Amino acid sequence: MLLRMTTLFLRTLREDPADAEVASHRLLLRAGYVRRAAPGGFTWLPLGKLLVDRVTDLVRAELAAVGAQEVQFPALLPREPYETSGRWTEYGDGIFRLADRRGAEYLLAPTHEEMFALLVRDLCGSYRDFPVLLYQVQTKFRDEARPRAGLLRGREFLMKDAYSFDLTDAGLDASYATMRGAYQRIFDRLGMSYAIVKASSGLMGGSASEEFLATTPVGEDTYVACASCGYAANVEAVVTPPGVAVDPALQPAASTHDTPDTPTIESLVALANARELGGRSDWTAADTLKNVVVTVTPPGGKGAPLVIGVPGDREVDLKRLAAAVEPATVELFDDWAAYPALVRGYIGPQVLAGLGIRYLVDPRVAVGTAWLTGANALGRHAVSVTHGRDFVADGTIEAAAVHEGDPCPECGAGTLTMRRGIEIGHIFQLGRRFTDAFGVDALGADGKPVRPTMGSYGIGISRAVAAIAEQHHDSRGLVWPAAVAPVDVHVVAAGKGEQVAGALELGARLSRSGLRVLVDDRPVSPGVKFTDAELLGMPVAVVVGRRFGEGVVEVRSRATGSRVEMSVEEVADAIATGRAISGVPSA
RNA sequence: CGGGGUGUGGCGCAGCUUGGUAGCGCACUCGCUUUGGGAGCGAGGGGCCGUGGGUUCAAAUCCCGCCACCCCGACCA
Repeated sequence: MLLRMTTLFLRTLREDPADAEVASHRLLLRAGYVRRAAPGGFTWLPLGKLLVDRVTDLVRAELAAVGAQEVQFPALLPREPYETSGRWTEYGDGIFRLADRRGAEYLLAPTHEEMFALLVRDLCGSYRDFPVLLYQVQTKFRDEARPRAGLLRGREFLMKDAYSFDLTDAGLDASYATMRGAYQRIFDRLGMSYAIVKASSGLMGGSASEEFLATTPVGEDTYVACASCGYAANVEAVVTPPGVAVDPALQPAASTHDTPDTPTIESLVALANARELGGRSDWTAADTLKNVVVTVTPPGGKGAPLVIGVPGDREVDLKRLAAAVEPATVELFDDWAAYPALVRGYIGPQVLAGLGIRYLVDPRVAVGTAWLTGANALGRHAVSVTHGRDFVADGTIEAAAVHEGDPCPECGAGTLTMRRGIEIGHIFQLGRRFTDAFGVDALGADGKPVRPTMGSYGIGISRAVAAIAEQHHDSRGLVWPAAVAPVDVHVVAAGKGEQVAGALELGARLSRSGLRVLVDDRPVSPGVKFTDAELLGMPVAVVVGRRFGEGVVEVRSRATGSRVEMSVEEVADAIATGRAISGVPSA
């Protein structure tokens, strides 16, 4: 392959686009890989298309290696299958819906579990047909409330989604492990730094669930990691170690006190210490029980209040809460007029059962623990309010914020650190939700029907491209890993005379040796070409310049900055063997 | 949906306060010179000033509405 800059459909920008904040968005726009075409939608220009195709092909190769077979469904699908699975309602505003001329309802698919399940039901009637591993690479659509950061969160994006079908749970475990290994090879080859973290399984349900997060401070996902045992989890999936349950009768009797002007935890703790409530002056926020009211709305249903009790030194993390109540949606409660018994700033759980309001507590609020909490009257709080005696929770919920330094829920010895990443892959054991919904059965060896269990495995390809850019750039531009670079070598004609002809000749020669080549044969000054070459970020640049007459060119590594002079005859071999990028770094 | 900001040629911006019919840099076209780190001179082409309405002799500029985009918060690959 040989591309010439004089004819390549490309325009680099000298200045940063004003709207682009994150590095990947800014550089991909500036280097002419993509252009914004619609809210949350991007056009891939030729170099960008080559890039995304290389990533896709690499993914295909690793999936083929584990026996996955590629298919392709329409993106425009009728409502019925999604109605059957329940996701037409569950997805709420998250999907694009439309109607044809006759009023029949369609959607632009956000993922394709339904279609894969139907396909397998129709084509796989015997246990001999299993296990099955299928995938597609396709544009997905989600009506994101707020597309942002360029390719990182779009309304239309390229995704590889794969699905496994096994007849046994052990088979699903094996398929899951196989795909997990393939994902590790894929992201390793893509040159990405990533973490594999425990995840919540979102709308799909299911059990084992892990996310692949590209580590970068601009990531939207926060995850925790334990240095001593290797535990890592998305904050949404962190499980709080439960508090120790004791006999509620051991706690002193609850008593109510005047605590004027203490609507916040901070003001309450200060006053409790000043007045030595309960005979102590060592109250901290962690001794208080904070009760937050939210409205939870099931899909297609009506909202109901829910009170969440967490230790007062923690906020309710709305993301964790949202993950915990999914597929219901949650928002802060605002209908105070309908519940006059709820006194803002002084809510305690003692009266909730009587009001018929559900009450869920953080696992640290174990049975028998006693708390300083609201007394449901303006300016009043109660001490020694004890779980299992003064109130009974309807259950526990993972909604409290996770803090840096919290004990590791896995080993208990280490503490958690918090990091950020971009979700580029998600694998999980889906189970039989969809095979149940569609009645997918195969006939077993014993002549009885067997219901397959599914695994689901996604990679956001367009997002991965952006994540790679995020991890591989410097102040001058992009620095593509060799495995994904649109071309292998960027030949720069540093001069307008014989250098141009020489660069084209060398480019043709390199191309014949199997390399992907871009030749900058434009009649512009060398500085422009060098700057663009660095912005575009191909792994190797070959400068055809002043010593070309002697048969000598300069080979530069974009990653290391090394510059080595060598004869024209040596170049192809040096690039192919990687010698060109391991030279001596320049000053 | 809440908060903040911005809409002027392909990109980056000025002009708006104090109305007078649009300008700068880059990019693009032509000519000459230049050529290893974003060249110089000269001559050009390109703009519904986001949109609808209003005020006015006259609106990019003033007034009202709407829309879009970007950033920060609630969803996901």
